[in-house]
Amino acid sequence: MEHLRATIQPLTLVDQVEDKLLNYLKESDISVGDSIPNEIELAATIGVARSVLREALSRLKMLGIIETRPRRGMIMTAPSVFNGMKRIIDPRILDEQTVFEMLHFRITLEIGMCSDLFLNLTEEDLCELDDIIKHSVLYENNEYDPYSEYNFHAKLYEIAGNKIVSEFQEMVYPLMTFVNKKFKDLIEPINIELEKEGKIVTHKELFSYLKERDEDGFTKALKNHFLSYKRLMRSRT
Amino acid sequence: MEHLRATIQPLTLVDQVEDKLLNYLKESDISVGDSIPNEIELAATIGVARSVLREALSRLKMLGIIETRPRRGMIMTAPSVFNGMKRIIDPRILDEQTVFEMLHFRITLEIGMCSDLFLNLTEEDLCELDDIIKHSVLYENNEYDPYSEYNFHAKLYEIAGNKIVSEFQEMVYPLMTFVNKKFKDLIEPINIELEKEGKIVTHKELFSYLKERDEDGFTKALKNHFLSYKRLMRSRT
DNA sequence: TACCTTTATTTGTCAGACAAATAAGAATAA
DNA sequence: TTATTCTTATTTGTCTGACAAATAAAGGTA
Repeated sequence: MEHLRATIQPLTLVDQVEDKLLNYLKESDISVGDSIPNEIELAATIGVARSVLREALSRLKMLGIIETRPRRGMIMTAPSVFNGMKRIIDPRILDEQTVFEMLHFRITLEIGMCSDLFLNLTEEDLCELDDIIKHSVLYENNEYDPYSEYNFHAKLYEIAGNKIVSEFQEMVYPLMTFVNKKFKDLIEPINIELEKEGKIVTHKELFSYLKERDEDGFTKALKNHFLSYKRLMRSRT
Repeated sequence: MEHLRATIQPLTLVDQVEDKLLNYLKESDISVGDSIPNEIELAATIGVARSVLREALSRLKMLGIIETRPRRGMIMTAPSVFNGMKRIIDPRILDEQTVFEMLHFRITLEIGMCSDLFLNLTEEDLCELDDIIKHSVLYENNEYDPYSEYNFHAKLYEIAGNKIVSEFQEMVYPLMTFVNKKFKDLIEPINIELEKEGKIVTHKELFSYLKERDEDGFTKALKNHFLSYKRLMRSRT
């Protein structure tokens, strides 16, 4: 019962005002760049104290829906979709299951990206990837040095060409690093197992599929490349 | 020049306090369920007025990192990753390019999801999908009635089994509906074109691949199923 | 020991005040 | 008239103080 009570968060005035402002921005003709009535006017119109209004406005500012130019008023702006999410993607805030689901999310995305990859791939892209691989160091435990590990995948996202997807990967990446460290002892035996099965896929191999424009081969190899994470996740649920 | 000035948002006290609070929550030992010092104490510690502190706290409440039980204090909570994003995923707020990139994002995800789909697929799932298709209506322009269109894809996500991914699809779905309506006149000729090329893929066909457990066939068919959106997007950039 | 009363605590809300910097308008000089 | 300087009004950012309301804790009573 106590647990139920906790989930029923009473709607404060600030919550209501936030909702009203959002609806106002969505339903009125105000578009990006247009100015918004000043705080005193808004507070009077809605019928709340300025402090309450400001708490609601503060939320919208964080999301990037509005911007204030001090002493000149507020305007509506085009938000980046991840403004809110950025602040909470952190293993110290999210619970373990959520972290794993975010990893899974990212892997799913990267696999789904393959067709776009081959659609856009240029010779210059291949050169850049080759460079990244040449400068990389592959440790004994089949892990790359952090920089090239990141750069290689980031480049794949860049080629696929969706900025928001790239931004997502950038945001989620630290979770992978975290999991790598925290579950090192679980990942290593999995990698040994995979090695025996011949399912360890290096960046070099992925690159050769790209070079030969073998989409199916690449996709399958990429799936194997993520196998250690998938097995780890399976073992933790 | 003026344009540059606008992008340099000065860091207000509220922004700084928000940052400090986030770091505090991340770096201290406080975990989900634990209580947080009260407002007066926090304000005094940080050295700002309670109003400023409350604006920062208000943001964290919106993200779901903290919760307040009126007159009993604040506790740290486990946020849903989309609390912030939910509020801005709306075609009336996002610009056209962002809307298209979000659609592309979703399609990428659904394609990447195929292997999980076949990993988890049960006979009961097949029955449910069959039911959805049987109750659906396919119009002349190769579109389904909105309910079964949604239910079919939502069920695929459910089978794939990642809750966050499902939540994402649910959130982004309205953007598809919006694009369908707004670009009706552009989509129809594309569909006619696709019909001639024999690349129109119905839910029924997708279902038959599922039933036969043909992952490659299904994946290719799903890619074709989204071709009209991909061509539309290509024509708008 | 069980029940009732009182008190302290803490968030939610309101009101008012002032600084600072800009933009607009007014005044002045060329 | 034109260009420059000065003045004023506007608006956000920040601070202070106040009170209601409801809970939890403490104290008192049967």
